[in-house]
Amino acid sequence: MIQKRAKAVTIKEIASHCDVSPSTVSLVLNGSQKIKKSTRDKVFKAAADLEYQPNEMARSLVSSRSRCLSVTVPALNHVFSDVYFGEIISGIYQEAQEAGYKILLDIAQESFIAEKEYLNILRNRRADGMLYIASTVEDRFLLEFEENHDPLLLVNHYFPGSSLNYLSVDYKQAARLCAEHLLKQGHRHIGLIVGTNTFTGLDFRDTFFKVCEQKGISKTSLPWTGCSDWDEQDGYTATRKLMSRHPELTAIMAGNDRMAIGAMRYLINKGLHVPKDVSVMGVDNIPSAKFTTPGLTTLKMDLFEVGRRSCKRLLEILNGRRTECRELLEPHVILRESTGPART
Amino acid sequence: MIQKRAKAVTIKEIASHCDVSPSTVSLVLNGSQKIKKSTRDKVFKAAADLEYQPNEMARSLVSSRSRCLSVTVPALNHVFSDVYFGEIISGIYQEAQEAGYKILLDIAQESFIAEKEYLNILRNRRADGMLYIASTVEDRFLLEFEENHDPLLLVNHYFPGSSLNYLSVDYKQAARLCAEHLLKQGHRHIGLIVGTNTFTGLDFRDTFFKVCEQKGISKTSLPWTGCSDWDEQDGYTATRKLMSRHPELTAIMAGNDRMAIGAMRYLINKGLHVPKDVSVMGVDNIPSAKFTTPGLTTLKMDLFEVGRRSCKRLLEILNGRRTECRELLEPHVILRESTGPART
DNA sequence: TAGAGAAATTCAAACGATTTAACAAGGCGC
DNA sequence: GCGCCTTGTTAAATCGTTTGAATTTCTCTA
Repeated sequence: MIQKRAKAVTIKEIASHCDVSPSTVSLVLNGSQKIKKSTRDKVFKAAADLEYQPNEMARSLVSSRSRCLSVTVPALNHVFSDVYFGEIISGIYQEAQEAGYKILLDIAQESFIAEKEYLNILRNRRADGMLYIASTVEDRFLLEFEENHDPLLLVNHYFPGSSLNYLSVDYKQAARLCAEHLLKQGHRHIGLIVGTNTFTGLDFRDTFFKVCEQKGISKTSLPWTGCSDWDEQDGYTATRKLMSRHPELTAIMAGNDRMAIGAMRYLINKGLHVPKDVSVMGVDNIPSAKFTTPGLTTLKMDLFEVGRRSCKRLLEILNGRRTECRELLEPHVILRESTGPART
Repeated sequence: MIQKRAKAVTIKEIASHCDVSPSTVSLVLNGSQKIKKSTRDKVFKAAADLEYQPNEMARSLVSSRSRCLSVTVPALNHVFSDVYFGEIISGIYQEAQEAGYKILLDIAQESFIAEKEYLNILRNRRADGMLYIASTVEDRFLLEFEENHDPLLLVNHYFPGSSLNYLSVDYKQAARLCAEHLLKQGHRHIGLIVGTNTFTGLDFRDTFFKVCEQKGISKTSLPWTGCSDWDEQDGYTATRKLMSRHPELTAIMAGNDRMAIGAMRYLINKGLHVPKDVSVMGVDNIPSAKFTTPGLTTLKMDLFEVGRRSCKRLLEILNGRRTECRELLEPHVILRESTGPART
């Protein structure tokens, strides 16, 4: 037994209240100037008095636009608890809200992919466009969007070789900044912990290596560990592995702040001092990076802005004011206490 | 100029492909057994071949149900970055997804309230029900839902004196457990940092005091500071205030983990040792509580479960299988290294 | 083989808006 | 007083489903 809801005020009721036709009411409510001022006022007043709310389902049906955007995130464990996604979603929300759009959440879990929900959400008109945050290298299904020219935008990621729209922080530049910072402090043995399930993660790793090698560091002095959860546990485990095999390391470079925090935790547990014994650097500048002990040196990516601008670009595409988007944002170094001169 | 989308396959096309009427197709697709098996097979096959996707807008319009739930959070700064909300939303998502519902996000910012968006989202049929996470004492507008008997459920909060549905962790019990833990360790001078903009926060404070007083601790040994952002900065600032006025404190009890982390950061900055000099205890057991230095003693609230079950209850109400919900979940102490015997 | 009854299918009216073409009324020139 | 243009308003079609009533088709019995 489904609960009945009080039936809502419709355009027809306003019409009969004002002794005009439903068409007139619709015209007025949509701001048409072709209707006489006195009639307009009458209609507006009645709409306000009756607390009229347009039925969005009906509007969407006839206009073929739901004024909703789908925001999809990868199926990580408790993904919405991750500040990384939270910051981006906050940015997306703000922009969407200002444009009168609603946000629909989705997680790219198994069934989402198997049942082609990623396509259906657009096909069944629940959403007008889709923002996919931080997809992974395995998400090849995204390529299906290419042929159909669906309104999709990859957020803080990209798909090499495809024509899919994206807006992302420049992870190559990020790697460059990190490498330069650590090298400047005299580090010559740096352990890298990096997510290997995203193209941006791989870019980061490769560029980091390239910059270090250009400065004369040999590959053997740059051991690395790949991981895919990007969380504190990953950082902890990876650091244990790196430090036990390479005790000569003087710095740990983590692909994000959460992993860096896990790394610090391991080092401190082992009685090592950060940064005197080992420096640790992260990426993202999540809010809590300021409150770790010691404070975490990291890269500010402005994820909120990434979200905000991604949403803006997608809306431009939806409105036909733009046909594609491939945009990169610049990161900046945030100096705190977790990095220092290499021990000698 | 609005982008045109390829027109979708409709029920009519399937009908003409199968030489049956649209009604038949609809009936088949909705699982009616009144249609002959051979016809059913024919329709299913055509639907699959044509990759038919029902237009959800049309379905919603005729059924008056959008199969969407609105999830609303308070207008805190970058609110989706807060693990507290993230955990709850993750839980809500899982339950909703399993029931075939979508999640619509909303933030209760100024315009949301001024324009009565909280009512409109239900009135205009964008959502069938609403989950409001952690409302504050100022959110008196929620009382409007009372008269209309709208399908609303307050998540991890409640509104004293109202008949609004809620599902929440038992914050009085939480306070009891925290107080007992600290008292057992010999603490007699405890500083309290607590959010004062929620009823659950006030409950926590008052119950904490009550339990302590029953054990013979005088109110003057229990200084407290109120705050409203519930973040690390709040905890940091509040601890500075408490410790400078009351250096005799041997423990800091924070209303959540983020504030506790801020508290620890302040104490360590000041050269104090946690827990030898001052113990710190939090509430929530957010994932990173395990990775702080030292690990944070806290209360496990199972926020994921709070979200999951809240969503479940709301769906039960929507389906008429339940008319109200006022449910409390039990918290549990998680022992880590940030609390220890009081210094003497 | 008619006729009743059951089974299968279809009709037609919603649902609540938007939008276009058509219509009514008033003003103006000639 | 007739045609023509303007201005304001409305009827009707449409969007893609669902659904109760009506209709057709089939099956079985007398």
